[in-house]
Amino acid sequence: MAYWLMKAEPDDVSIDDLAAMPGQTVGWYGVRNYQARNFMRDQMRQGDQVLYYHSGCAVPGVAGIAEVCSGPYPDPTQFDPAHHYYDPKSTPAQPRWQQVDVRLVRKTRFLSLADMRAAPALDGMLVLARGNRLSITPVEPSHWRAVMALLGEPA
DNA sequence: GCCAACGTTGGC
DNA sequence: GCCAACGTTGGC
Repeated sequence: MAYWLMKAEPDDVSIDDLAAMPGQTVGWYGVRNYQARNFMRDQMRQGDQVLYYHSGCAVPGVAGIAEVCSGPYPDPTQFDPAHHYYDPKSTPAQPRWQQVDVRLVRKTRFLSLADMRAAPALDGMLVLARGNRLSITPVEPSHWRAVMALLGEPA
């Protein structure tokens, strides 16, 4: 069982939006970066634990805990010409972009990016690295435990 | 809205 | 295969 951090824009799917969805589950559509896609396609397993991170907003940070609840399958938005995430180079026969389903485990207290940067236990965490733009990053078990401690969640 | 950082594209 | 130009991300 592995740990991940996944960035969502709260204007799109916030932690509260996720909580309101059927089954509290969302398909992780819209990834258009090969490295992030490869994590979902090749490395994620059902049951992997996820830090649900709000980005592209006034106060970015971890908003909850989720888990991977499907294997990889084609992102449907890549085939829809009307969709923002349409990719004309992708076909249903040879889909380029994959997604997994992610289910809410629980909403937590909010741990801001600033608080994460201020926590020595999180030194070296990939999401904090300079210039990091990856929307999905693996999380070291020690960093996961440190985040749980900062959130006041049982490890 | 700005801009640093990074990924992708495409000419050569 | 190099690398300049361009587009995107994402914090501030």
